Amino acid sequence: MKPNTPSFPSADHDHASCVAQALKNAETYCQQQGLRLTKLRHQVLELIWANHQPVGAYELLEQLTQEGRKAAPPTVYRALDFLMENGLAHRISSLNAYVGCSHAGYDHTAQFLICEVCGQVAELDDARIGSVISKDAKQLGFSVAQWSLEITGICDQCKQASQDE
Amino acid sequence: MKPNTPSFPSADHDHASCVAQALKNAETYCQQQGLRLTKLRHQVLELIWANHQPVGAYELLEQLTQEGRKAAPPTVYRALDFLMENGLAHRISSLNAYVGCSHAGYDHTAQFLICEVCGQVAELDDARIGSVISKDAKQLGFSVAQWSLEITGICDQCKQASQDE
DNA sequence: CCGCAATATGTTACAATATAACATAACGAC
DNA sequence: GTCGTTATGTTATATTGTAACATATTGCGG
Repeated sequence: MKPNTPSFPSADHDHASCVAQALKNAETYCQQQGLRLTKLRHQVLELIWANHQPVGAYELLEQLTQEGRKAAPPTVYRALDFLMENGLAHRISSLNAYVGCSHAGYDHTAQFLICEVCGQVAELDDARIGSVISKDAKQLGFSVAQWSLEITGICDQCKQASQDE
Repeated sequence: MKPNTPSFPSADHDHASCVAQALKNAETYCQQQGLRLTKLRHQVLELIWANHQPVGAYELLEQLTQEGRKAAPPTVYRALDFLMENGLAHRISSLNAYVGCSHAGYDHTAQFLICEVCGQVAELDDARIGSVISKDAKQLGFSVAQWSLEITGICDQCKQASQDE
């Protein structure tokens, strides 16, 4: 599975098929890896993608409940833990929120562009960053386990929208 | 003010003078900028440095109280807000914790190496990372406001200590 | 020096996020 | 089918962070 070209979802993109694609990828990946993508986990992953922007655990909880599932905080957090452990979702810690991973199964760590106007997120996958980090770490004798980069700002669409006013 | 060479504080470094130096820098900087480094803010900054590793807001609260100050959560959070707005401290959002900034007044954003064994943190200041980010952002038409990079792993000292066992 | 406006702090209450601990249910290898 | 393992349900609570309003302190113009 190759990484997508990073981009913010355009306002008129095909939401439904893009969610469906992500779920399909996840299903395939879990099957290959012998991971149990249970109904609950599948449901949570679907909600994450359907929101199509970082979504809080308690929002997910509410949405789960609305779909008729009996759920409490641990229900959601455990599903999120599974998804994150297996690279199907990421936590954006500056927002206390979660997003679907655009390239599950593909080796990488998290790099996000976060638009502070529309709240949407694009996931980058720039190898140069990892390479710089490796060099810096090596110099200090530091062994890197994982890392995350969260970039806040304004996306192109929102910039143009504000110019049209 | 130039950035320090990034490093983890060695076990036997001169704690007291290193805290004193950081406070002195902050005092000078605030005076120059006409910022009010009040007693409370000074006290919080001192505690942050004295801990010498990421420290939670409620830990700071407890330490403040032990020092005889009447304090509630907003007391601490407001002081932290001031310190962060003015580049004297950073929040490490993956830890919900705060650290003193090693190069206050020097233009930069936050880059941390976090040792998951000893809990200590080194602040990097690698211009190459910012430059890569700028390029990526430009390609997507994204305007960067700020960013943070949090790298987790094991520092040199802890690695060597574990080998000595 | 006084009084006023702006800024900072105190205080109470509560919101938002996350986890512990233990019970029950579902799964899957044998 | 049985049994050990893994997943989910359930209750309670811990941790982190803010809202809103009262009081105190600061610095400045007069």
